[in-house]
Amino acid sequence: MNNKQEQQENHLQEEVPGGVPIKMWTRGVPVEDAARRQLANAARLPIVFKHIAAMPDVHLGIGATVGSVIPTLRAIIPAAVGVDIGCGMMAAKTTLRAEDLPDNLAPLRSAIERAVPHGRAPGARDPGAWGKVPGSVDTAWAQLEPEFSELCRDYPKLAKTNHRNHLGTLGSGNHFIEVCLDEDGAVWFMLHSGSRGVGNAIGTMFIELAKQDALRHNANLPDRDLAYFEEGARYFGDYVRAVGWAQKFAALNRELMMRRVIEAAKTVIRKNFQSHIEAVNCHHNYVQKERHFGEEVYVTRKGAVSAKAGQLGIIPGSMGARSYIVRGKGNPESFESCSHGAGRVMSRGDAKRQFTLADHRAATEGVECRKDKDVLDETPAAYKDIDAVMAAQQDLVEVLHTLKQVVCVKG
DNA sequence: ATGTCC
Repeated sequence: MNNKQEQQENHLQEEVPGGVPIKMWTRGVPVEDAARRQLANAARLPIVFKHIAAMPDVHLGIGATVGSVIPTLRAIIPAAVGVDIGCGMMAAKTTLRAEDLPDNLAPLRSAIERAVPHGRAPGARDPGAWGKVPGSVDTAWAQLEPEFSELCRDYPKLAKTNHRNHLGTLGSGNHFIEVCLDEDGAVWFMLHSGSRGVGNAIGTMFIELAKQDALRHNANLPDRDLAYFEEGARYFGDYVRAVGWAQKFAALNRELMMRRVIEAAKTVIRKNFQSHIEAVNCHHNYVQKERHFGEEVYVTRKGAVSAKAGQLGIIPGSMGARSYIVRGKGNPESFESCSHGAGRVMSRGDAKRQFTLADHRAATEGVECRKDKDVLDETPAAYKDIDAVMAAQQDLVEVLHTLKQVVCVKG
């Protein structure tokens, strides 16, 4: 990476017997053997086009590897998209400066927590859903409703999911809302969420249908989770419609939350300010039709972000680390993609066993965020070093802004 | 990540 030639050919290539090659942007970052084996499984599918690209945050997932880009010809693997359809990031720059923020950030964090439902349903009362759906959410739902009703005619179980009452809500796990400062002291708001319960139901249902289809047709798959629909087959068109709809839901979900976060901030910050001076809203878990190497292909980015030339993206660090607003370089070899974060180095269970609350408090010093034992699985040390991850993808993106969080709300 | 009726 120290000279021009290496920057142009920054990736490593692995040949897969009986499959397409794997191109890996993982110079200087650890890759588990299990993740390599999983990438090789996908590379052996007959529908994969040209090669598979692995981003520097690559790690083991279900079926397909998180941090991979899988281009397929006239077919889609629903389990590669996964259940958190349209999961992604949104960031908005404001006219606020660091010095405009109050010394005590706890009221700002509380205001955000009150404005956006978050967390997981513990029984009858669901703090992660709307008690009463706000008017702005109702208006947004009206855009989604007609296509959803059509889907429900063919797949009635989708009607029973949380949809309208989860639009504009955060969810749980690694979904979060942050207030950040960039390298010039400008205040940004940033958040991470997806298509919530309804996207999950769509993903789960079609993954199961693909597996059943594969069994019926005796498909010779290296892993049942890599079952795919081919163009023209029974569920292909329905899946394309449903996954596209869930992706729209997810993008709108983030936009609605961002608006409410800004409104909440205006109630506790005295200075008047404007938002969306620069704004990015990007999926990192999705599929869409794109043109690469002269072919129309379905590109599944599972934990990867689109990085076409000039396109803005977001690469978040973990709780205590920096995040990046990046501009794509349109590298065709990565199918114009980059990483979606730092990537885990250990499972959630291992992190909870290995780290203490004292470790976590030290790692998140100066950040107004949760410091209890239930967020130990999200502690920065459970993730790869973000500097190494960024260095490994210099030929995919350039860094425009470096963001450091000062407030973090976890689901 | 989600929801808890296989």
